Amino acid sequence: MDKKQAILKSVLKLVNREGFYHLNMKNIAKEANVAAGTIYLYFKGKEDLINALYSMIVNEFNQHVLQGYEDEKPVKENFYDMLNNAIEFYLTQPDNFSFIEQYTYAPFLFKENQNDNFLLLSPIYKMMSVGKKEGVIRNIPDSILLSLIHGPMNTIIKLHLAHKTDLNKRGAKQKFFDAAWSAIAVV
Amino acid sequence: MDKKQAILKSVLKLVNREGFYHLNMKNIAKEANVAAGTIYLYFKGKEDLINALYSMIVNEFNQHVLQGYEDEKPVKENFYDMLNNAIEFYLTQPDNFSFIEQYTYAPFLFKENQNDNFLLLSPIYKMMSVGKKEGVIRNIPDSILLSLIHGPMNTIIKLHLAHKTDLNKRGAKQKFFDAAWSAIAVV
Amino acid sequence: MDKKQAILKSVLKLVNREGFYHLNMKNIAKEANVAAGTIYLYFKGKEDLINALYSMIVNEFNQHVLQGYEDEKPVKENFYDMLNNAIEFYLTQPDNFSFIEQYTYAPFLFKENQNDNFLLLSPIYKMMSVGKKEGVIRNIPDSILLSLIHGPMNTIIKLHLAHKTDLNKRGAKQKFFDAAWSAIAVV
Amino acid sequence: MDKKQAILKSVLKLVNREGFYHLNMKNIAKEANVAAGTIYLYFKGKEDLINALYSMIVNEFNQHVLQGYEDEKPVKENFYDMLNNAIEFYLTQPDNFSFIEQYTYAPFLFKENQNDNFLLLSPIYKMMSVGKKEGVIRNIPDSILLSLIHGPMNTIIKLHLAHKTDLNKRGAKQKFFDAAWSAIAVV
DNA sequence: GATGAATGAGTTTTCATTCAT
DNA sequence: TATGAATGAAAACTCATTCAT
Repeated sequence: MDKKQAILKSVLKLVNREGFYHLNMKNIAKEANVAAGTIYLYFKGKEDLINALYSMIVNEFNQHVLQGYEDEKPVKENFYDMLNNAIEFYLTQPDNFSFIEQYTYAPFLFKENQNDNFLLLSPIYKMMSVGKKEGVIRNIPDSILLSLIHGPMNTIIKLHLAHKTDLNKRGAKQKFFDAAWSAIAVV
Repeated sequence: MDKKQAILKSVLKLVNREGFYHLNMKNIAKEANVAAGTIYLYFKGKEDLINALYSMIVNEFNQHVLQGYEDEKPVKENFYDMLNNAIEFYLTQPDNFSFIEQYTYAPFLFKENQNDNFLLLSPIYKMMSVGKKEGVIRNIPDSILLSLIHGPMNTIIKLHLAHKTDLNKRGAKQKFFDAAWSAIAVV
Repeated sequence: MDKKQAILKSVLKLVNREGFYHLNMKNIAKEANVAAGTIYLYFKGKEDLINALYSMIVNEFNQHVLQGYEDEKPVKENFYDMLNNAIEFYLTQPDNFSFIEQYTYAPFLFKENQNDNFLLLSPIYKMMSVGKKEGVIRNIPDSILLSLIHGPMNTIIKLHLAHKTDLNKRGAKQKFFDAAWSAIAVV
Repeated sequence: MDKKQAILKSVLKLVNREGFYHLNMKNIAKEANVAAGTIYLYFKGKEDLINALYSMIVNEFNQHVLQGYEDEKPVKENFYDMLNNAIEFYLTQPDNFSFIEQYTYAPFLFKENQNDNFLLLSPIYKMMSVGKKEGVIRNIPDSILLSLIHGPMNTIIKLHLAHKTDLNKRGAKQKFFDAAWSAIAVV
């Protein structure tokens, strides 16, 4: 059994279950079936542990979201695929979503990655520039486009996880994609 | 001098400056120019204090966002006004935004208002039902519409406060509104 | 309304209800319908207040216990009367009993009256010396006699107040008196 | 070195020296040569710690007081032995006595053992029922008998520890036992 | 590598007392 | 006299981190 992975998984589970506020080393150890001291064999401390988990998730996300992406495909198709990938990633691993959200909104909690907060959005930027060149995506600032993609996705996942909507319902995702696309597409 | 308000303002300032994680009663007291014990004259404890602040901000937001709303106005106009009000509220009081975000993403931190997390969205729901009736807003589930309104707004404010975009730039807001409207409007 | 008396009564009630451990000035004030600061107009502080109450009760007890005492009466009669007075005093004012007990067993709590712990027993000493002279009470050390009088009385009251016995039952007191007398009487 | 025992011993010493009122965790730790936090490894908190100590002492007492007790012995002999055991227990470990007294008279301080207050008297009850059957002990309610045994014992120990009497003096105990026996014995 | 008892600085909270009104 | 808001020292308790085994 890989203790390092077990520890990271514990953090993920606990942050999701009880929030950053109640996260403590003893519980992490207990959840991972490991002694408290063992954590310090793999991580410098609490901060390091959390930052490591964050990096891990961001990497996984970026890999996942780009699956099926091909420059040759129409932008719209790539857009749909990416949204789909992103949503799938979080719906199948909801703990990741909760963790990322909490991490992002904890200013100065763990300074190291301060500038990486939007790192996980990099694939989206790529697609936007192509779309603009081809004239299928509105010629408005990237940051505004970003808000029109990332924002709805973020909220719809949140609503789904809070059982306020059901993205698995027949046609639900399609409606969402179409509407989201309208926001950024040239008419 | 109202000590209760001073304490609430301190929390807001400190949460924004250093995050929930580093918030402690001694600093709150110092920031409010008050003795530590004084906080307990007005609040039962840390949780109560934070919940009180949350309620206060949500109330202020709801009042602010509905300014200028009139049933007689076209839905689109009300939509623009509301988005505008919301953005203005947070841009002029950015600490409020940061606080609400952190509060929302801290599961089980302070259970009391668990169901109020989306309370501050109530004005939006009102507008959506009217728009659907009139046929100007897409006939898709409210939760999806919500994600298309709340999501972009949320992200654009975040980007603005992080200096990744500038909503005060000439024409910026208008572009944003138009695009956001496209997402929810019937073509 | 005499605020000083109200304060003393509050202490008595609260010590009885919740114990010394939970006694605090704010509750005393509330119970007495008085502001916290008012207590300090009548007493130097918490210690002084409690010591004053102790002295008050001891005085009342001493007065009460000697009612009907007359040097001319037979020692046995005076003994019965005193036991009877003592028991009546505490049964009609059980708060007094609880207070005295707690005060007595709180070493160094309030140093002032340290040596007065057995002060309230002075009437008993008087009777013992007379009884010995007359040859009706055993010629054993006063301290042992004291234990044989004070001890049973103390315990029987405690048991009565804890509903483990009922001194108001017909004949109960008489049985108790007779047995207690046997312990100290010359056969 | 057993830290748990060291902590319990510290509480005993400090309660005896300064009373419940002044008992605090920092001093307990210091007295036990242990860090403050260590106490919480073995006890949930102050209440738990004190309740644990109470249980420990009551158990020790009950074991000690029954030493030499045999159903075959005459009741009077068992009575003398038990009184002797009890007195010896408390005279050799006076801190135990003070602690038990304070614990008993602190209503609602620590609720858990509320009904065990008289638990430590259980051996006495046993003896009384036998004595009554044999006709050597007065046929009066157990509760009254109890007061005539427990009461004097309690008070004489208190007086001894307060240096108001000296049970180690030649013949002192015997006088006390004889008198105490007279109270409960059939003439 | 692995443990988990122990630490003690730091945190929340309480409360006797003061003092401006 | 009387008030009760305010104080701040002291209390109970937490928890990241260390280290002997």
